[in-house]
Amino acid sequence: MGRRSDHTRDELKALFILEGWRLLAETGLSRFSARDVAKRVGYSIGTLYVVFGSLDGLLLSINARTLKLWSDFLAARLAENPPDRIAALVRGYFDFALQNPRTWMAIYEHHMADRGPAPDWYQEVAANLIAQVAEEIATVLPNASPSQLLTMARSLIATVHGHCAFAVYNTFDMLGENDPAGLALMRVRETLAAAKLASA
Amino acid sequence: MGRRSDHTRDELKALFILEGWRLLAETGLSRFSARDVAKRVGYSIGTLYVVFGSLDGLLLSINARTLKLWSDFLAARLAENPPDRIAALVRGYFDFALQNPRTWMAIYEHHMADRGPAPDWYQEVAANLIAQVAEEIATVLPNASPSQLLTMARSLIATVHGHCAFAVYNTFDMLGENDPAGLALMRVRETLAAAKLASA
DNA sequence: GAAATAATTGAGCACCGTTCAAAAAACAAT
DNA sequence: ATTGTTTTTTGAACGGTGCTCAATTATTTC
Repeated sequence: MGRRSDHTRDELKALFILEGWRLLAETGLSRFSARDVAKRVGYSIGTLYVVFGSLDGLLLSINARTLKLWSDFLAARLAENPPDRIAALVRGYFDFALQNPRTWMAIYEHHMADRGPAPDWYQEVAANLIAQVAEEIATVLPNASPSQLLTMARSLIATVHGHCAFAVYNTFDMLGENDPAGLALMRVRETLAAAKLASA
Repeated sequence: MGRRSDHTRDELKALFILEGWRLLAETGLSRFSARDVAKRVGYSIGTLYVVFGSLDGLLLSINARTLKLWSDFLAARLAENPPDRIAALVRGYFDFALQNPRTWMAIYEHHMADRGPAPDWYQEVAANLIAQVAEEIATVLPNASPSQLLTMARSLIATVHGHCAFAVYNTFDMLGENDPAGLALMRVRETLAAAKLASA
């Protein structure tokens, strides 16, 4: 039943996102349902649709929360001043994905269908991640141009992502592999070493 | 209405798979529906469920068809006797995915939910792909052990897959990148070169 | 207070995957 | 041919989904 003055619009939105995130973490995208989220928050399905417009809108906000958590997770790892910052990033990428498999997978499985490209703030988060990685690479390759750094960051993220996706989905028995994150890290080191050699 | 003697069970199964594959290619997994497949084939939804048991079963068979097409695609590329077989494999991986984005994506997006691991024949197809790649790597690294070759094959496939997934999903504006497949190929070459050096 | 405005609701719509008693078709025996 | 048996095919029915929007409820305004 209505609890009109209990929550502002923003509080209500945050409530839906938080509880939606939890449900997604429990059930995965295929069993996720807007009605369940509304029931858990204690508002009606109609209110949810007033706030988010569509299931896509809700899922987009939930994925944004996952990206934020992921970003914070990586920042926390770097804040520990690890001796090897590149290794910390790669391990962080894997650890977050393996600790939050369902919400992590939802980022990649939820397409905005026709609705064209992702919204600006979404693209911005992605650009930030690339820029941060490029920064770390810059300390290893001080002679690389900004555009070279961006391309390399994208390629290294893709490399790590491929290994991580296989590990999370357990494709090719990747988890049977002693250490998929270690494998990805080896690939990253090879690339950086090759770039270092080429620039010398 | 029934067309009982028009098709054997196997013909019927093949019909459902073919038409299902086409629908999947047109609509993508999120808009895919068993009723639509049945309607297109001209049999009832009930018959589809007798043949496949569930939507999961149908999708599994459709994904198997995609894997077969992909495998044939790669074999055809290699059959052209390209000067660089590794490059042919990487380009083939990308070209098939970009030419069949929806059916390719469905392979990775369709989880068997709880139903445990993928069926044996599915694992077998995966193992075959890894083995074939390992064979190609073996010609470049004649001194590597079989287990080293398998691990390297898995890692290189993961590397290529990561770049390809970003290209197909257009994550990080990967398609804005001049040549994502070329980028993946560079990473593969670096790894092979590093392995060659280490074994020398 | 009453009137106007804003927020919230949930039955209703068209669809989904899935089931299963009944109907239709094919076959077997006489 | 006719009957009985078996196999194949059907599609209405069930509980669920995303989504809408007239109607209800709560708040604010005067």
